[in-house]
Amino acid sequence: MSENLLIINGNELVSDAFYKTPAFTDSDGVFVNGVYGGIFKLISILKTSEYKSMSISFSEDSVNERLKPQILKFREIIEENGQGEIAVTKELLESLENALKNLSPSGEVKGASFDMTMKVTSDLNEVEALFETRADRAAFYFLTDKEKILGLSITFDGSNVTYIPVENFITADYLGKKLTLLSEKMSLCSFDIKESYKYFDPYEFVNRTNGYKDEDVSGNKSFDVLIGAYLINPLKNDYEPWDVAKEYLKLTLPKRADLFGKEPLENADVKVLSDYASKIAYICYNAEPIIRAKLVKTGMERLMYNIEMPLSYILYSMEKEGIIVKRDELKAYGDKLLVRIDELEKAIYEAAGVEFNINSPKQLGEILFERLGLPAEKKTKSGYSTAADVLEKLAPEHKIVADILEYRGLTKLKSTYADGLAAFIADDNRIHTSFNQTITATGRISSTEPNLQNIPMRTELGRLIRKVFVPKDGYVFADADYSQIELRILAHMSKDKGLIDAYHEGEDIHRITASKVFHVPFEEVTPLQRRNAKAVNFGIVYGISAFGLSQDLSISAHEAKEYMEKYFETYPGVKKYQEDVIASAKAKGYSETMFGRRRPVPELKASNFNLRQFGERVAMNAPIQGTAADIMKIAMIDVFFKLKELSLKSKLILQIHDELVIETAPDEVDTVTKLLAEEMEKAVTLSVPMEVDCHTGSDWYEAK
DNA sequence: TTAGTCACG
DNA sequence: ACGTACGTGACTAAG
Repeated sequence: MSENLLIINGNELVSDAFYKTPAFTDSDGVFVNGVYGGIFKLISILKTSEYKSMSISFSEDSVNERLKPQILKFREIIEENGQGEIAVTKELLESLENALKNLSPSGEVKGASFDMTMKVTSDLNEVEALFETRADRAAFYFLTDKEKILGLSITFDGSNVTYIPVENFITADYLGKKLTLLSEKMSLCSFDIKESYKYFDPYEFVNRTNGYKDEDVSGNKSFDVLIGAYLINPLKNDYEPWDVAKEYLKLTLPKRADLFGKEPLENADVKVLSDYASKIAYICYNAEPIIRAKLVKTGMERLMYNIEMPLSYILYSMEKEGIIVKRDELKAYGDKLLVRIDELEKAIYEAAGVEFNINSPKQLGEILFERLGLPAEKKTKSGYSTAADVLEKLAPEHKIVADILEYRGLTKLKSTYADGLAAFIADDNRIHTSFNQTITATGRISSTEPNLQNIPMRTELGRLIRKVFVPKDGYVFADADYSQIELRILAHMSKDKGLIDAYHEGEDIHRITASKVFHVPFEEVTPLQRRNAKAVNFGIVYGISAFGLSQDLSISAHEAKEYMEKYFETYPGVKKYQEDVIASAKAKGYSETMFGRRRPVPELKASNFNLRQFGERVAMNAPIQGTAADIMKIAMIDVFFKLKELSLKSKLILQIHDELVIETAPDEVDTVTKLLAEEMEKAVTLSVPMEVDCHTGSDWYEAK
């Protein structure tokens, strides 16, 4: 047998393609997606390898009825070229490619479950005419892969979709400009619209200079189907267009990964690409009114149009700006860590009497608790817990444990920050993070690749990393953060008189709380009392449990319970509020923020006690954390458009939940710091003052 | 992929 | 009698 013989199971080839290729029919209305995909795959195999001949087998048994005609059709096409072993010739390839074309001679493809007619055009006149279409709204989708753009799909009526490949005169820039112009005439909708702002600049924001306003929504507004679906259900992770299709349009479709796998989209057939992109535009157009109606019904329409949509535009801008990171200094920092890491490694091996992987919790647990016989707290499913809180108890007595803790801290800094961040520094010497708007259950944004919202702060050594984050030449950072925003929100939402009054006194809130809880004069509060009061304040925000508090303070659960009781005596409104929130969440199935953002809490209905308890904590925490997120988003809108109104060079570049960072031009420092603190403070008016701390510095370390 | 750990608010 | 603080993301080990 020749090594150059390709042997393929025809049934499998077609079947695989059938499930991976979106369903479509030929001009006779017969489904041919499996045939098409099978032939396509075969051609690509033959073209990218050296096979001299091929042999394709078919079997009759156990074939899916829907698949059967496609396998027969596929077999016909193959056998037109011969039977058994077929020589791989130029003629064979031509014949197969011809067959591929004949499967959809008109270039128009009728969707199976989609009531959609798709057209692919690269004709400049046709494209020009298309963008002259008059309609109330349109839905579009930029098909991209990494940085590369492949095409644009667009529909003005939700049934006729045009796909325009990016080629020749039709550039991404050209399509973007067309879309920008279109946004003046109608509202535009897409999926994950933030990714489109690279190409177009919606009219709604181009000349906007006013900040947040809780106004009625009207006009040519942008709409993001992904964000809408997220607001309605913030618990679901990984929304893809197909999830929206299934949930709102009852359409079942393959996902991007099933369609293309890890292959670059460039390599895929234009027919599959256009079908994919067009279906997303179709889904967006048809899902938009359904999602919008749901947002109206749930009271989240304004949240959508007045907060989330402008925010996505701002997040895009922040990602694009990025932040400069000094490559060499980061490297030097990492090298410095390495010296100490090596020392510690040696000392740990020495003390253990054996070399092992310190980073393996499994190995470390065995060394510490078996070989060295240290007192163990068996805590995890798979063995001993070696978490920091466990090791800290042993560290004073055992040098090896102290060394391990230090080693852990240093390797964390090295791998995640020194080495980890370096990998993200782009050619412009900046790190461009991704701000994700549709991840968290509470409404916060998150940051990935890299995460710039968890840069070290609490230890001095870690904090030093912030020195490598710098503004551009001559500029400075202005950094402003809300002081105890969550506790202030609790004061406002609970309407507790004591807590509200405490904030109006303008003194240290934890000290006031300690004074009231422990019945001692303000001046006589001990540091320990203050620390305890602070922990309780935090605990309250998290949806307190006596056990959690006891862990945090390393006290007994009994003592923790006493603290809580005293706290609730001091601030009875807080207790009442928390009870009300839980009762409301139980009745409605969700809890909500001041701005109507909802968090479903299905755990409240659980039969499992622990899960139900978790549900109660979540129900208490979500309105606090979520309202803080809402307020920060409003502040960002105010700050961003104020910078724009004043035509300032300074740019908003980072958000860290309660903190904003602006890369500030030297001649704008006074304006920006004033504006930043002001806009953040007046983003919302509560029954307690909003306090903002603002600093400037020539790096992020200094500006905090 | 999952578990464990740890960085942040 | 149970076993827990709220919300994230990145890295490493190990199946």
